[in-house]
Amino acid sequence: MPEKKISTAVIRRMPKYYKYVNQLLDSGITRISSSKLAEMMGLTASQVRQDFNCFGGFGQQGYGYNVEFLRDEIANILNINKKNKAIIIGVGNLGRTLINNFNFSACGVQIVCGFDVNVEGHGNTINNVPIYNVSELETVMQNEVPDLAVLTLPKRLAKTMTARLIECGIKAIWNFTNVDLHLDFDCIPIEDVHFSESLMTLTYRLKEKQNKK
Amino acid sequence: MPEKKISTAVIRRMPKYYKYVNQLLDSGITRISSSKLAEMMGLTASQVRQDFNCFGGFGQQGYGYNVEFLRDEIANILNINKKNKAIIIGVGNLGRTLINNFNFSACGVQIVCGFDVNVEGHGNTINNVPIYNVSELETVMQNEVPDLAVLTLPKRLAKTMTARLIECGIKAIWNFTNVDLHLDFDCIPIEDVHFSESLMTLTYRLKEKQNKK
DNA sequence: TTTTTTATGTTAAATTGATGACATAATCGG
DNA sequence: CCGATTATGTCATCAATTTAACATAAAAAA
Repeated sequence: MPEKKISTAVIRRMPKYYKYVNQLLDSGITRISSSKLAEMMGLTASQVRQDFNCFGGFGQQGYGYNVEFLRDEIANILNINKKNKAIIIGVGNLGRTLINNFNFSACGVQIVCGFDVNVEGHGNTINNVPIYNVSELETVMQNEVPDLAVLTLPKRLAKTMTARLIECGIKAIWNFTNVDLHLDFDCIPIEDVHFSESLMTLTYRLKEKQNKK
Repeated sequence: MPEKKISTAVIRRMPKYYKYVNQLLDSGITRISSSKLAEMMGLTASQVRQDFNCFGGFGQQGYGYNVEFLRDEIANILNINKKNKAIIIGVGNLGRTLINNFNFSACGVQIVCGFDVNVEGHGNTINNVPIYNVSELETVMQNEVPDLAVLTLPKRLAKTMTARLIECGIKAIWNFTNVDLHLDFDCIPIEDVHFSESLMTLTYRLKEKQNKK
């Protein structure tokens, strides 16, 4: 069968569903209707059903959705049931913060090691994650074979590092630099976290709000 | 005249335009056509013109757009020419990282102070930003009158803190907690930075890529 | 067992967003 | 100064996304 392409709009909602379905599970709720879930999440029931049906639909008429089944299905769709291996490039402030605080495993990701320019010798670790000098990138990647890279290095290094990573066979990039890498590298999926763009949309809405008052 | 509502899709592109127009300025280019700009950014010329025309259009037939004028116009639209006062709630790892490394002023934002639960006495600063105990929130806000708050605290505290901030007259929130605050608080603009949702869309695309191979 | 209610999956309509087409105006070269 | 070219602003079309409608099936109630 010709797999129909799932729109990014739908994909972007899946992690939200996952979050709310987990909340339901935690509070002991075992079944849920599209309308109840929609109300919780501020969506329409129609959209919830439409979204789930993109993946075949996992509900039953007259009953609704089994919460546990739903959770497992969404986890599978999002590919967060397995341990995707990741490396982190640049362990300055942001990189370190992610290693220490971000719950990678909840996203099906395991940080196997980090790289930085200012690392001497061996034995360096942050939160049990070994940190290597970036000169060892190629060697380490041959042994570890990571799936994705977290880019938390200075923006001026972003493009050359991306080229290098792709050369080494990286399959996806989580990009925290303010550089639009997808323009130069469209061969692998790249997901951006652009703080300044996010903040600027907020300052825009702030002004709008103030004008209306 | 009845101001036509600008779609969020357009707004989300404005910071991107701003970035590229600044790059042009830095390389000494004084005029640009929609087609050149579109090519740089991976958009269509039509969309570029359509977007700018939402705000009245600042080009000239046969000439294109004056880069400096464009920059100033976009900066005005985004409201990043002034110094919007901000406070930061929670100076753990992420909050500290933002204070130390993020270029707030490039987004027209000035961090006036931070708050945390584990702060004793006076005189605490991070990168010249004074840090107060969260018990002093109401007092300090009366003097400083900040426009927006950066939420970098544990998620369990997010809702009550948001209520408190709105009570004190905050006008916008940049939300780094994995809580959908807009569902409970729709009276002010709230912009989310949801790391896990971002990463999960990437693991999804990673799987898609691998299946296709 | 039968009826009523609930609630999905799916198709159709409406809305929103992006692209293409083009008339028109300003620039540039001769 | 004038024709050719460039390139905008705008309107019309096309595509994508969201919402609404409804037939149908399972569950719950009687």
